[in-house]
Amino acid sequence: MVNLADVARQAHVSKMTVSRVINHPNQVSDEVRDLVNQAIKAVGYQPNRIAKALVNQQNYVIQFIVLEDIATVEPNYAILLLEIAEVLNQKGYTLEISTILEPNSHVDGLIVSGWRDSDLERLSAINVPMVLYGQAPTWYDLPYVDVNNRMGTSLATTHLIEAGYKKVIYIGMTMALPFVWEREQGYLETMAKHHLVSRTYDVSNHSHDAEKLIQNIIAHLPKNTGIVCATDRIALGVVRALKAQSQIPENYGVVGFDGVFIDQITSPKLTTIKQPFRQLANTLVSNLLNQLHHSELKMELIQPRLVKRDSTRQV
Amino acid sequence: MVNLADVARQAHVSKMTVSRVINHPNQVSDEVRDLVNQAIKAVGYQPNRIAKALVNQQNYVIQFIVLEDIATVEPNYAILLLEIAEVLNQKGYTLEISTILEPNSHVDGLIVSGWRDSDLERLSAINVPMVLYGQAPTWYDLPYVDVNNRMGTSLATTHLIEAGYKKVIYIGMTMALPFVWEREQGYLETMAKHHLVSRTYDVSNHSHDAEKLIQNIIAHLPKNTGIVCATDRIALGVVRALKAQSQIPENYGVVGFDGVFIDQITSPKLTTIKQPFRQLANTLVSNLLNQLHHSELKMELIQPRLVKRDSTRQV
DNA sequence: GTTTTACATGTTAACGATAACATGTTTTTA
DNA sequence: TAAAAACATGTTATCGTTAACATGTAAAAC
Repeated sequence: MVNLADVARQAHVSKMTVSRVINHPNQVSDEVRDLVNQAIKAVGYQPNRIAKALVNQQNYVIQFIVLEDIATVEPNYAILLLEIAEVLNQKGYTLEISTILEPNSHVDGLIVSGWRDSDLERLSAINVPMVLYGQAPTWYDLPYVDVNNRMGTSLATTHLIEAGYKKVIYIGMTMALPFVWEREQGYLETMAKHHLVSRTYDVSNHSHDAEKLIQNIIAHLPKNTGIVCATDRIALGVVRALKAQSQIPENYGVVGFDGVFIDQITSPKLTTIKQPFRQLANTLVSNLLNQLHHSELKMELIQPRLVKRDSTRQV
Repeated sequence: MVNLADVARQAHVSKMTVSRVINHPNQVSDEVRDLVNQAIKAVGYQPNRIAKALVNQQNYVIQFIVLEDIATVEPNYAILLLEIAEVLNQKGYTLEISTILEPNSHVDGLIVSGWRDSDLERLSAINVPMVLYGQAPTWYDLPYVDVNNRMGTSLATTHLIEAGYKKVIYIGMTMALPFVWEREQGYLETMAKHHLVSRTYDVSNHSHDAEKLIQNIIAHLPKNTGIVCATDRIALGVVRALKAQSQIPENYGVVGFDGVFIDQITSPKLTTIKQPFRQLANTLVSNLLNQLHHSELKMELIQPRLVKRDSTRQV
């Protein structure tokens, strides 16, 4: 491997000068700087992350933790993971993946996803800089980045109302997590703003449960009803049940939430609230690096986007 | 951080002796070894990967490359990725994820997934130990690990025959990749072995395409037909089309391939050939590490498993 | 019983990069 | 114009670990 010494030899300067050209270029005269930069190119020098890490007492390793049971992992995490990896690589960090909450001593920071309420106690006891994916209750004081869930369901509800569906209901989840509450609130607020009567149901986050729910209540669902679903998974079940009995989007409109994978494989394709993963990844990483470098603790919400497809009428 | 020197001090020996206890324990007397091991526990020593990497001229970094377009990534890769990460972590390696084929100088090895035929030329030009996920044409001489695709579709076909479906057809894919061919062969061979007439169709790997195909040919599909699908995605479309017109599994049996995610969200749940990801991960990693340490080049096939669910009759 | 040999342990140097300090040169200041 | 300050560059020591060599002691060989 080409190292600092090789560059130094080529440029007829000391290793230290080369190091300075790289890390503190303004401490070096213009003349020498150009000389060294040429030498760097000439010999194809690439800094050695390992040596840098050793001397800086850093590791340049960020751990991404997926706490949710690996078998039931949502495709969400995969996308997020790939995005995060790319962002970190650009910044010279390495991403390490783990499914358990036992940070090795060699990690500089943690990005935690798939956590449940019961994990938060343990998480706040860990003394490593971290950021959560997903809104956590404020009293834990844990920095998080999340999509603006409330805005998401609000967009969904507004879209259904504007598309002319006379009644709009909400199918949420039976999980005690902040984002579940936020998504429901987004629906309720928007309905109130339009002076419409709201109606919510809860199911577990499985398509089959949602399917059954619709079969049970279809008698009470007049035509021209819009359905806001807390997740694409729920929407998938809803679409399946409705399509067997009626027509989408003519008689019923359905909007999902997440915009990963499932929305593509339903028939008709789902109108959904898409999580902006690229942006989420960027924000997660910069949030964490800000903690590392400036010890800032921040909570951040990212705006989602409505993707109109075939499960709702054209406006 | 606790380091070798701390342990050495605690045990009243030199750093080198401690290092030896860890790396070459049989070069140390029993007595001292126990002493040092106690000291290690007492002070809570954990070896510093970075320093080790620097002195060993290794990086303990393996790069996992997902070449397939990030947006269309299958949930397969996520599962495989998580499994690989876990295996590597156990062996003291860090996993780095990338979506482009430009291995940094600091990676010790590559695990490549999602590649197409057109990538193989470039891959074989790269001078870093690597292993592919997915069977590659032998003339490239690239080591790979894959599920035994031929055996998979053979299991599927046999299952349908034994479940009493009189006619068994195959829906494959219009992609020129070895695994596509292998899956088709598994079906064809098994049909031949049972002296049955085989019939194959090709679609793109999208549920909507498969759905349309079934709608077009349903007239020629007598009741009591079994359908072997090249992927769960195709099976999803097949199930959707059939369910609209008839009954599963009474009149039609469907078997998918992959066993990730999609098989859970269809209705009825899919009978499928499940890829053993834990085992694939283990094999990929040990294949690669064998290259690193013993320069062995191997091609390995892992046996898949038939998971019986609700899209085929009970036998 | 002396010489070999084997074995257990310690010492030194090295991996590549950088902070802290040291040196030498130029510019500023009075 | 001599002293002080600013600037550019070089030297040394360090991060934590390990290979290679050095040393010392006990067992084996003759």
